[in-house]
Amino acid sequence: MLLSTKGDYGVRAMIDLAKHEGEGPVQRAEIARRRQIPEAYLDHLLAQLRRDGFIRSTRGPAGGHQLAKTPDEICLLHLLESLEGSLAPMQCLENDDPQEEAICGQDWVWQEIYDDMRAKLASVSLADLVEHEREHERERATAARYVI
Amino acid sequence: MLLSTKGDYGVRAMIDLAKHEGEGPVQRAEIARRRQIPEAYLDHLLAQLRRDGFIRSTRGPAGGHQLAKTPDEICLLHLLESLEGSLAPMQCLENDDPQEEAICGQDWVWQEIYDDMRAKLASVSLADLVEHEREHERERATAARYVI
DNA sequence: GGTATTCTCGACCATTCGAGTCAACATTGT
DNA sequence: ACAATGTTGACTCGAATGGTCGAGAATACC
Repeated sequence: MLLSTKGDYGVRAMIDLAKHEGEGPVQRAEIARRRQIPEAYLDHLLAQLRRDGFIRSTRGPAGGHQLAKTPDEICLLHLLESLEGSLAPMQCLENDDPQEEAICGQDWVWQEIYDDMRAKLASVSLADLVEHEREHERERATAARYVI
Repeated sequence: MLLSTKGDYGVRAMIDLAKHEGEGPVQRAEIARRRQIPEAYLDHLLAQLRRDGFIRSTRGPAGGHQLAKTPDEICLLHLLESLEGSLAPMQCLENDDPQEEAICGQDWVWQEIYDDMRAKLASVSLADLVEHEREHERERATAARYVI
């Protein structure tokens, strides 16, 4: 598994914040409930996202979290690298240790896969994820009408 | 990290067997030495490769391991899926649990990446890996001549 | 038949990582 | 003052990773 729950939950949280952009701070508890994330665990993910400048948080009553950039300025690659650290699919691509690569034998295949993967992730913005979710919701609503 | 040492070591071992095809059984100790794999650990990987029909093993003096198919009949995808189990990059792609996917929000991106990855891995054969290694060796030999 | 050689299989073990939980503390609106 | 909220670090618990080890089985060779 390349992505842990950090990358999954963290992106879910960011989608939630993007969907409620302009409505003031969104509280941890709301995000956790809507996106089915353990509240205490979400803390750590928000902390990381804050450290890397993706969100701003305010304390006190009516406090919460909001995006620090617009959704189309945030790409999935940067989000995931913030949450997960490196996304390298195998150890020998982590640092370019030529000794390790020399004996590995399949590193060149994975280097290509890694490059393609990063390119794809860089091309998807948070705005795209929100848009995709909205479309999905519309589809489900339409399907529901037919079922009724 | 998508690949553990199993996928790394196991493929190294297969490359070694492919390189010594037609020379009779290759012993565990030789593979381990040449490819820098802990000998006792290699046992488990060879066992898995045997179970899945990639190699045949013979016991006794002058015993060892050899390929059960030709190198061009074996693709990297099948090798790695034998050694690692599923290569799914995130949990919600593992089984197609529609409930999990509905809330995930980035599954569609990863589904595309996963498909591309599998296609690439399926297109690379063990013969390709050996050929690539031989080329690499020739390059290094040429470079060495210039250094001298 | 005995012995050396090699693979085979399962049990065991140490360390790290993933996924959380929790309590104490800081900040701020009312 | 106090209640609501975020912030932080310490802690836990189970599973996975990356091995090691020993008893046993097969087989070639003398």
